[in-house]
Amino acid sequence: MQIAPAELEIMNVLWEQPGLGASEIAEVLASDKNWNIRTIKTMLGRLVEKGALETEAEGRRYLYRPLVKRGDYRRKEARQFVDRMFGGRAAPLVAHLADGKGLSEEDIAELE
Amino acid sequence: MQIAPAELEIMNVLWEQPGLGASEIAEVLASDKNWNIRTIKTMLGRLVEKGALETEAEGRRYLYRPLVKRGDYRRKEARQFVDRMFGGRAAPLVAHLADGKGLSEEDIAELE
DNA sequence: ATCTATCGACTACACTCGTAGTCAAAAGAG
DNA sequence: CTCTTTTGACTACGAGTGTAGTCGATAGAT
Repeated sequence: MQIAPAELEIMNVLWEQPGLGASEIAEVLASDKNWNIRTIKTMLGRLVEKGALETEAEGRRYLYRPLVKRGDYRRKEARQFVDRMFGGRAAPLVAHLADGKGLSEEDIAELE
Repeated sequence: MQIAPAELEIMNVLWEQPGLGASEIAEVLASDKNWNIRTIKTMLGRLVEKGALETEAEGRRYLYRPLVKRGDYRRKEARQFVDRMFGGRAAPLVAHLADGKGLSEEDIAELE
């Protein structure tokens, strides 16, 4: 199951705070995204269709919560990315990241 | 400039062997992809449009070669990916990879 | 000289994605 | 009770993508 970039923003909000309604999600996102509430609703609908979210009716609205675990999704995407871009070899990726800004001293320390 | 997944397969071939013609690329890909030659040509056309490839006429056909460097593209994509999926923190990504199959002992050794 | 295989150019078409409009029902304002 | 706001459902629509067909020119086969 395939989550588009913009949809991922929504997922991120719900992974942090599961069980929000559409307009609450809109509020959270309002700070850095400039999305119309309708846009958000469309994406919520698509995510439910895709099986990434489930809904629970609360009065006349829905509360949304993730069906996919963040960690699982990240793991899957990371593998896929490494396969597509680096032929499955993770080392060059890490090298690229280390080489730029991605990995700081402490990150490296943390990994050992 | 934005290279789609299927297009990337083509780029990979040309990064390995710059200066192939469409049907030669098709031959290289034939082993693991099952693409019609027309599909490949469409993607070549799009890549040229996008400025990812340049062509050199050779007789009545074209030879294709990358205008983007593989390393540059990988670097850009890696950053973008880390930003989207991990909020810019590379460490969790590396952890995910290490945790699964992506990073072997030797990879880790290599990084030190 | 003619037929055929191949090449690039252009066209097609369904599907996804980002972005949002319309509509009908319902909840709250007055 | 009537008006406005809010909500979910459905619809729209252009750009990008994956996949390939059609067409006209040409190079090679006979």
